[in-house]
This record gives sequence, C-alpha cells and structure tokens, in this order.
Amino acid sequence: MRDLLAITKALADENRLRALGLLEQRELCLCQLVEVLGLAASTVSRHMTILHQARLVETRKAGRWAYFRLADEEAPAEVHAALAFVRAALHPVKQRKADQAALKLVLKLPPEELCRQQANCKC
Amino acid sequence: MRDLLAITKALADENRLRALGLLEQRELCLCQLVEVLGLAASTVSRHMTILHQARLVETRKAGRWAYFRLADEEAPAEVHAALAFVRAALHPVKQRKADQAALKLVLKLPPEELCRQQANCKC
DNA sequence: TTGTTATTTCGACAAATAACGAAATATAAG
DNA sequence: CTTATATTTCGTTATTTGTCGAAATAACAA
Repeated sequence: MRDLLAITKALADENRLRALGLLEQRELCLCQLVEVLGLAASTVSRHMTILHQARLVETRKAGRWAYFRLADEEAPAEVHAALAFVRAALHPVKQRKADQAALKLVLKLPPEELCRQQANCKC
Repeated sequence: MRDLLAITKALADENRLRALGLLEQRELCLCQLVEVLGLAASTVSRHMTILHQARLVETRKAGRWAYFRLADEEAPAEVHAALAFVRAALHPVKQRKADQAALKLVLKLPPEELCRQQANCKC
C-alpha cells in the first residue's frame, strides 16, 4: 500500500503531471524543466525527488547536470501501469500540448545558455 | 487537466483507495463503509463526495440510505482507466484483502442493525 | 404530529504540502 | 586554488487536506 500511495500522491499535483508530460518526449535536465514549468529550481528539484521516490522517474547525473527520464521496463508493474495511465489521460490535455510546444523552443538552446539566462532573470 | 487532477487527487489518500477496494466487490451503503474503514461517518461521507466529484464513484439514494458503486461504462475514459489501474495495483495489497474479509462479515448483518450498532458505540 | 435514524454540512483544528529564497554541495572552468 | 554554476537541502510561510463532533437535513416509523 505504501508503494501505491507514493505513486498516487506523486501524481496528485499539476506541476508533477506537467513534468511527466514533458518527459514523454525525452530525457531532460532540471534547468529545462524549470524553464518550461516556470517554477523556482528548488521547487522543481523537490518535485522530481517525489517522482523519483515513487519510482516513476529515473535520475542520472552528468557533471553538474541532473537528467530525468521516465521509468523504464524494469520498473515495478504499478509504476508501469501508472505511467501508461498518465500518458493516455494527459494526451488530450491542452496544457500538455502547450508545454511540449514550449519545450521544443527550449531544446533549441544548449542547456548551458539556458541556465545562464535563468541566472540573468534573477537580476 | 482539471478533470485529470480531480482523479489523481482523489486517489491520493489511503482511505479512499481502501473504499475503492471495497466497492470492487459490490455496491455499498455509507454505514457499511464506515464500519470497515473505522472512521467517523462524516469523514467517510466527505471521502465519498471527493470520489464522486472525480466521477470514480456513482451515488444512489434509497430512502435514508446512500449507496455507492464504482463508475460504469458510461464514465469518461480517464475514469475507466484510473479504476482499472487502481484495481490492478490494489490487487496484491494486504490491506485490501483484510478489508474485503472484514466486509464479508459486515455483509452478514442487515444494514439497519449495523447502523444501530454504530449508534450504540457512541455511548 | 413527533421521534428516530442515516447521511451531509459546517466549524475547528492538526498535519501535510507546495512554494520561495538563502545557504550548502558538488563539479567544471579559469 | 579560486571562481562560477547546476542542483539540492533547509527554513519559512501560505494553503490544502483529513479528521472529528455538533448541528442540519431528509426520510421513515410510531
């Protein structure tokens, strides 16, 4: 029950659902998610931790960058089923389409530049 | 997105998942759910309202009794998918098995007597 | 009618959660 | 080594959520 509840709680937040919708496209680093979601980096980091603890998302560190991707085949059955549900339910959602369009633009910039922009934004 | 979020939030509570596990067996009235879940009637009523607003559960009033059952075929696709996910994910869960065993005993009593017992319990 | 009873609504409170910015950590670059 | 930068952790605050009991509602019974 604990595992299942970790999954359903992880799915019970709009911004985490949006993050999953973005990861459908491809693996993303934190600053790319931050750019599209429009939240503080610390907030997005926390969201990704929650998704990771529910095993919905895998994490990979490459130098300074943290990359996130949807859980793969080896994940528990509930995780797989949950991701399939989200994928299908999110498909007709407008917000998801807008997010993926925004992501397309973000992906045109190299991640380094993206982070620099965010740093500038604070000024 | 609002509809999807209503569903995922509705699923993000242990007692509501337990209620769905019980309704898998058959339609139940509030006092039967109260008996198995061991919560105040007002609390269970509130939980059922949340499940109903997410369209996961249908409500039927028969005299003084309120009956609840899982959403049927006519429900939106997300609802159907969510219930299928919960059903599968809940299947191996111990708590679900214990709840269904407890329900079996509760169902041996007529609902009237059950409610009277609960009333007595307050003394 | 009057009383009983099943359920819902309301008000209060405690606990959990999401958000931010600042500080800490870790790694690359100079 | 020192600086810059990407991410995480921490402390705080505002909001949401789960719970209960009391009161209100609705429907049957006497």
